[in-house]
Amino acid sequence: MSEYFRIGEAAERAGLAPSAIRFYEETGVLPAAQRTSKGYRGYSEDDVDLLRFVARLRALEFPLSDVREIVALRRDGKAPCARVRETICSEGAAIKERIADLRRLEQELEKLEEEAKGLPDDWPTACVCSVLEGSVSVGDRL
Amino acid sequence: MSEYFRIGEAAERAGLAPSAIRFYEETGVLPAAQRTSKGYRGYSEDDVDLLRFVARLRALEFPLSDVREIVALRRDGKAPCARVRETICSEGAAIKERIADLRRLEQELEKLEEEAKGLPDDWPTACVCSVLEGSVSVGDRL
DNA sequence: CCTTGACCTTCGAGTAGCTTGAAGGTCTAC
DNA sequence: GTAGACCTTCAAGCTACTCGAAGGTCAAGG
Repeated sequence: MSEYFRIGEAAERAGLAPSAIRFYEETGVLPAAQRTSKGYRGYSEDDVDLLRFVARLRALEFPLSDVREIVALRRDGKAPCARVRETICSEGAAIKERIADLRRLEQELEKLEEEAKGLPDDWPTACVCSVLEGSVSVGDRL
Repeated sequence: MSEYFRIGEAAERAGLAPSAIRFYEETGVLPAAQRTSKGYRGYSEDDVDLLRFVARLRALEFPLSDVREIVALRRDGKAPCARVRETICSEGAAIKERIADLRRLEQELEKLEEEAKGLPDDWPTACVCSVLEGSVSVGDRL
């Protein structure tokens, strides 16, 4: 009935590295996994669901401190939505800024590549680096 | 004539933290700064330009190993354009991927925020977390 | 029965790119 | 002369893991 997966397969199903799962357990993000008589960790389907949940939060770049809290809520049967929403809202601006920075970065890089194409390798002064030396502010804080 | 800035002001002008500048010096990214008789680091306008150059490379997410090399070229009077271009080209795909990831992340977050707006705080089952629990793959590897 | 190889275990150390803290020196203003 | 803002060095801490060593377990093949 209840199939148990060892860490390798659970990790693959959840899209995490086994070492990451061990690390999460060690640092209290995840509760201690079940163990077989020989000490192997075992993960049920539900456990794998939790791993996937964590993987998604991490993919959304939630810091582990937040993931820890949210997982604790979920484990207590509380829907962690309010907490999740809070994080999303408080981090929302930062994420938007980060994306804006990266878009500027992308444009800078395209500009650099374009300039690079048009110039010989040994052009003495005016070269791609002029873009880097310039006074343009690409993003003072990334 | 030649004004010298202490690390705090140089840092502010370049958009770096003083601790970062010390770290760059310590790890050979930057040459050792001038010192006053009392041991304070001093930065000329030119030095601050170099700091800004480094800040820009870091803002472009060049790893410190590359920055170290590029700064060395620049210090030897060689225009580091070829090296910079090389890095940009070799890192280009990765950067594009990263931006694509972040755009997906942004969309996911917007979706979450939208869903969050439409739901009461204590809605029992269907809530923002449903998005996280779902089988949608937001980006199995970010 | 024994070996091979793939998996698992723990533990400690290493990674990048800094930041923070302790303990102390210096400088400027009031 | 003393308060507070700056500077110095050195060591340790941070995030989020990964890697390697040393060893245990397990299924398959000869």
